Amino acid sequence: MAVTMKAVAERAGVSLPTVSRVINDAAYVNPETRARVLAAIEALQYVPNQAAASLRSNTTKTLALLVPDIASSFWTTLLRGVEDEAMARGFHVFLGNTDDDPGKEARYIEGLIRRRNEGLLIAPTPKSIPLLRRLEQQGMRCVIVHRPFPGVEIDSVRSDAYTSAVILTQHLLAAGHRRIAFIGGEAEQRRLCAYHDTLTAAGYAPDPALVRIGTLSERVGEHLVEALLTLSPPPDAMFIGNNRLAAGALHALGKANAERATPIAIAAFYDSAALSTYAPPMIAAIQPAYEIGRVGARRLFDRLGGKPVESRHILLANQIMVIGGPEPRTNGIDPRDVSPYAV
Amino acid sequence: MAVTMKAVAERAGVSLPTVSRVINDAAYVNPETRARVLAAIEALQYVPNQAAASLRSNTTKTLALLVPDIASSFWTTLLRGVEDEAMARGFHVFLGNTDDDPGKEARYIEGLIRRRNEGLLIAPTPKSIPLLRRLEQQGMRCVIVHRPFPGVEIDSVRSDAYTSAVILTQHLLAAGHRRIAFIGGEAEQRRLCAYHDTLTAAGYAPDPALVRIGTLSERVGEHLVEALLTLSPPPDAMFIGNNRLAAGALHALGKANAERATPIAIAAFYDSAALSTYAPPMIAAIQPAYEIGRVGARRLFDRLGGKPVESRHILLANQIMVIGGPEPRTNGIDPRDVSPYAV
DNA sequence: GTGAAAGCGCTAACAT
DNA sequence: ATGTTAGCGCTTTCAC
Repeated sequence: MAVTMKAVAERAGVSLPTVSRVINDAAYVNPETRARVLAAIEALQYVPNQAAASLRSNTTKTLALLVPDIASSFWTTLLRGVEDEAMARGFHVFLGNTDDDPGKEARYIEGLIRRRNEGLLIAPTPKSIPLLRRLEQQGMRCVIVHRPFPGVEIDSVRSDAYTSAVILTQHLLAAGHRRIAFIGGEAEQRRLCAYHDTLTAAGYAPDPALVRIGTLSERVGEHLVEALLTLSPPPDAMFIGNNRLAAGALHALGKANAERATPIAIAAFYDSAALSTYAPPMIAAIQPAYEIGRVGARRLFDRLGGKPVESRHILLANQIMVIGGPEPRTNGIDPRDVSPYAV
Repeated sequence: MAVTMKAVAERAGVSLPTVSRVINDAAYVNPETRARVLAAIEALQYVPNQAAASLRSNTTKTLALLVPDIASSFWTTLLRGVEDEAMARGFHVFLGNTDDDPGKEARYIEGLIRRRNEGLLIAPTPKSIPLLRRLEQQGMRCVIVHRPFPGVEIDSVRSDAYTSAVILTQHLLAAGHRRIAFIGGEAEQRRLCAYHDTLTAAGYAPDPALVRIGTLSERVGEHLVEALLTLSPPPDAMFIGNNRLAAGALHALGKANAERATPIAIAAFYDSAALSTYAPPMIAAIQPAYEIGRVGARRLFDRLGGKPVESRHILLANQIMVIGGPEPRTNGIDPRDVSPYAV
């Protein structure tokens, strides 16, 4: 069919392995020979066949990232981190959308094994953990990103939601607020715990009426805020533990605060960098999505390279940012250069 | 290394091709034999080696999507359309981010040819058109998505920005507005033309002072609105021709309109479905991203299958939506089932 | 520094 | 309905 390495070899008057060496920089080749080979490649418009190379060498130089929702900016940012790290080593990244559906996930993984993918970064559902365990037997290294699976022996990289939630709650307390509401999703247990623990540690009893859990959508965030505002007295501060809920909640709070003498204070896990320009004043925890991707990929490469690795679970710090003045104040942590710490 | 088809064949007591037939449903196999083979596969945890299959059969069942910015919801939605269509045919989708950088694009395409990718959906820069022409010689079919390249003989699928811009402008005129400002990006020429043409056709001379072109960012959108508001008299309506500019512009307009007796009317190209809930009243043109992906992929498969195809350039209609009442009114076009029309 | 030979794991083309 | 044979295009191994 297409032009093969053999054609290049004949045209350059050399043998097959020599062409291979030139292409892969695999061994020293006489500059003259090399030039002849390159000329032949150029003349014939030769492009190597990766399938043949993979079959023989048993490497694909490809890794995969399986995320629940590629439409979310968090995951696309994480992808960028993975991509940058992979590209630098000549690897390609295969992206898959799982929608947190174990069936879809399993189908993707089957495909990845067929393709002899070398490594997998994944945000798994709890159900997929057993599946992941078996992967290593199939020759595929694996790193869990962003999601916590305590007790599981698979490598993971995520950010420290608990500590951030403590900081955010402490910030609200320090500003003098006492009726602090919490809005979050089912899965945000750590953040809720941090809220509870911090209030309790400061000597305040958390009011169950101020805690609202909902499914992750903008509408729900909006409605939960509206419901909390009907309380009397209403909360004097709100902690929103999820990005998606926050989008709706901030809208409702923006409107409400415009009509109040004393605005309701806001703390939120809020990633939408582009939109934070238009957020009301608040303190935000911003997750280092890019870094989670980069560090995750690096860990994968360390494993692939057989490097000894000191710990399996890596925690990164979130960026804490105060939004609302002309210049946002931050905790000085640029997510691009947080240094990972082990657990 | 890993377990091969040969091992499966031996264990099941059959020959290699029989195992291959079972795996690929390629020919009728005796149910008993088939069961034995499947049992062997299960017992040995066998997964076929795609590289070997590709090498022999010269097919990869993979297509690629190269977009400028995976962080934009427009492109991720388009990806979903491509994915759904591809998955249904057992194809995988390889995603690449070009950042509109011809160098990055070229590197991706090189990789795709190496991997013997069968088809490419791409949002190219003008510079990449010659590159694309050569692709078909390398055995890779290609469809341009979303971007207009008139006169180029490569298949394309995009939505009809001109017509939508006419409708939006007419809508503003019909509502009695005469000082209609235009905000857009450099690349939005068609939309600007439509605006011009519509005003002129209605007998109004476009005022150059009301036309502002800027780079695509939220901040710029905001600033352009603010600048227009300083005119006296200010515009009584604004047409924002780009999604990203609109995010900032809507913020500024929302604030301004809150303080005005007669609000400034708004028309915009605005895709952010999730956020449109929180947009001020306006008429919006929403591009059928999902459908562009789906139709683009279908076109690619038609070409791959050698089907005769009636036209190379496909135009889809945008959804026109009036946002602002309790229930948004639309033009009745659900982007999921617009029927493509040729040009 | 370069070449000859072998073979990676699978499917296509035949034969039966 | 199943088996035999050959070979896809490359890299590896080992000569020299």
